[in-house]
Parts: sequence; C-alpha cells; structure tokens
Amino acid sequence: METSHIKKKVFDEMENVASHDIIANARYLNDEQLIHSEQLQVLEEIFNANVRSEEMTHLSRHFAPILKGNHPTHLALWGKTGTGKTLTVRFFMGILAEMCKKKKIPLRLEHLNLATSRPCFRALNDLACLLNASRRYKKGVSLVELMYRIESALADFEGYFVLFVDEVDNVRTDQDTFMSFLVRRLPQSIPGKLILVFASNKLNWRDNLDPRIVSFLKIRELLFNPYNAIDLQHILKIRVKKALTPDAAESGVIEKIAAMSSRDHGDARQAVDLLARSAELAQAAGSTISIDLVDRAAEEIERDKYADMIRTAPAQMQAAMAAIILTNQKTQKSKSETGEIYEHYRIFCQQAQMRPVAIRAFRDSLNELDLYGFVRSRILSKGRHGRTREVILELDEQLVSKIYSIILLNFQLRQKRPPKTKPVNSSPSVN
DNA sequence: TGTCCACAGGAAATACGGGGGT
DNA sequence: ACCCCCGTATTTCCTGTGGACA
Repeated sequence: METSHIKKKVFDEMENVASHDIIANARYLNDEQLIHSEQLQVLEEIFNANVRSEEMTHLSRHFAPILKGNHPTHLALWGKTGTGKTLTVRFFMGILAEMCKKKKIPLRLEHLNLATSRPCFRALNDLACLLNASRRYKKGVSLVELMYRIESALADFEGYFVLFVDEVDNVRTDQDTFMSFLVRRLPQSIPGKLILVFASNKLNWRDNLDPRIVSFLKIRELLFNPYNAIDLQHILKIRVKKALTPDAAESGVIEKIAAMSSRDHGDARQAVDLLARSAELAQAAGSTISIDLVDRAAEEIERDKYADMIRTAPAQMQAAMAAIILTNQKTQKSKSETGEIYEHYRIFCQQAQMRPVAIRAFRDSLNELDLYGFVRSRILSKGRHGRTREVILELDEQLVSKIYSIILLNFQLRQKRPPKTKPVNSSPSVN
C-alpha cells in the first residue's frame, strides 16, 4: 500500500510536469548541447537581426582583399567573455569559406582554441595536432621540432591560410616565443599566405609583449563591446522561439532578462543561462515564466556563483570564510573584527589539521574575501581601543550555511589524504 | 594636547613548487 | 636524475594611523 501510494505520487508528479511542459527543446537553452548545424542556424538568425553587424562589416572589409588575390594583414579582436568574438569569427569564416569555394580560391581555415592557460610548448603542440602534424606530447619533443612539424604540414599549401588563435592571452611562459614563431617565422617558411586572427579577453594583452613582435604584427584591431539590451533581446527571442512552447514567456520577461543582463555584464551566454534557469523554475512550478520567476532565477544563479567560487577558492580563503562564519555564530552578530576572526581561524585550523598562516597573510585573505564580495569590510577606528577591519557578512542564511558546508566538505576530503608518507599500495595502481 | 590601542598594510626576505634545460 | 630559474605564497619586520580617553 505504501509503495503504490508513492508510485502514484511520482507518477502524478511526472504527468503533471509533462502536461505543463513549457520547454519544448531544452537543447536550445544550452549551446554545448547543440550540434554544429543547429548552432549555425541560431547564429544566422542572430546575425540576420543585425546583431554584431558592424563587426561583421569590419571583418568583410578586412578580408575582402582575398577575393582580389591580395594579402590582408593580421587582425586582433578584443572584448570581454560572452561578447561573441568566437562565434562572430566562426560564422564569418563559414561564409568566407563558401565564397572562396565558389570563386575557386584556395583557402584553409583553422581554429586554435587556447581555452585554458598553458605554456608555449602545449600551445605549439595543440597547433601541430590541429594540423595533423603531431600527436599530443607531454614532453620529449623540443620546441624546434614542433615548429618544424607545423611548417612541414603546411609546406604544400599555397593558398590563404587563416589561423584563428582564440584566447591568445592564455599562453603563459614564453608567450614571446609562441608569438614570434607565428608572426615572424611561420609566414617566411611556408608558401601559403598566412593571416592570423587573434582574439583576447584582456585589453592589455599586447602590453606585455615583446615590442619587436608588436611592430611585426601591424595588427588591425576590432573591439567587441558588451551586448546592449536590444541585442540581447534579439538573441533571447530566438532562443525562446526555438526552445520554449508558444506563450511560455509572459510579456516583459525577455525585456527584463535583457535589461538585467546588459546592466550586469552584457554577456550573451549568461543571459541565455538566466532564461534557461527561469524556464526550469516555471516548468517545475507548472506555470509560465513570470517576471517574478526571473528574479528568483537570478537569485539562484547568484547563489550558485558564490557556492562555485568558494568551492574553487584557495584553502586559505575558505578557512578565512569559515572563521568569519564561526565568529558570527559565536557572537550572534553580523559584524566582527580581525582579531576575533583570527582566533576562530586558528581553532578551525586545528580541527582541520592544517597549519595556520601568520596574521599578516590572514589579513590578505580577508581582503580577498571582500574583493570577491563574500563580505563587506571597512577600516574602523575605535580610538583608544585601536583600529581594526570590521567585517560584515551580509549573505542570506541559507547561502551562508551552504557555503559553510562546502568548506567543511573540502576540508574533510583534504584530511583523508594521509600525512606526508609515501603512498602505500592500498589503492589500485594508476599506471 | 598628547598618548596609546590594535590593528593596517608596505617592503624585503624567505619558502615552495613546478617546469625547463642538460 | 639533477639543478636552476622563476613566479607565487608566506613570513618577518616595519612604520603609520583615527580618535577615545586621560
């Protein structure tokens, strides 16, 4: 009887949700789930709505010389994340490839995406892999060898070679070597006409580059501004049409999301995320997307952001955060001072079996927590009773306890690792 | 008006750890 | 396998400071 009751409940719940479906095609709310052709389709609609049309025009002008057999210069794109640098270029490249095919102009396009920070060696290695010139090495191959392989992979190609280097600023230790290879050596050593397109999130990327290379680059620049509310509305409308059932979004919802997003970041991906989150909430509630739900979704995203940040934060910052929370619990106030927080920090370290850092370093951790918005703090002078930093914890209780449990979890995992003895062969051998 | 608290936060020294070269 | 180098984290040492209080 008990089980059938539960069965019925689950069944009803599912039935209920399914009948109120407002999400018709969830994949359109998450770019990673779209296959290439669908992505292109979405892009095409976005660009047709005149979003990023200026940038598109700029690209067209820049690459126009190709049609006349001339050699365009290199190009650099700047703009914050989610401003559409990658998508715009890829979309444009698609069109360019089509045109060249029609006009029988030999063209080769490659997209080197340096998504995460990596040294020069791995960047070159990735490029070599992209050109099918090498396998992936950890080490054991010299930089020169990699360069040689890249060159010989291109030795037979005489047309235009457009290399799109995405997120160049991610190349660490010896960016100059990497850049000078691309800019100075490669064009000289291959028969094709090389056109480099760099994209970077950091506007000052060029500043810490060897000036000789900068002069060689003769780069044309193209700045991608954050999306404004109108652009975002276009982008969102297309997603809504593709992903949701008709009338799923109440009036004003798209405008609201666009306005919030353009005010906060102008990042299209985050805007779509907010839409997706709102839709999920509505789906769960069996209603349509209301403006209220958007607010709630924004709160949820905000919470997740904090939770994520604390999860990946350095251990010292986590410990400092835990100390602040503990201090507040003890004193039953939301305000606390450096000294008392440090005391709780030391207790916490004892429990977590880690060595506490000196007070000076601890202050820096507190500062960082302020910087990342976990707490608000200011210097307070209490006259004879000294000066101190007053730390105020303003996150809501729910979030605080979530953060606290994340920290505890992290430290428990850390404890499990045996102290500085060599690993005993108790775990299955990892190679 | 001077004192003095309880820290802030800068500078330099030192420790650490990973990666590269030989 | 070994060493060196370099960037980052931490420690050590230090000087500075707003204002309550005597």
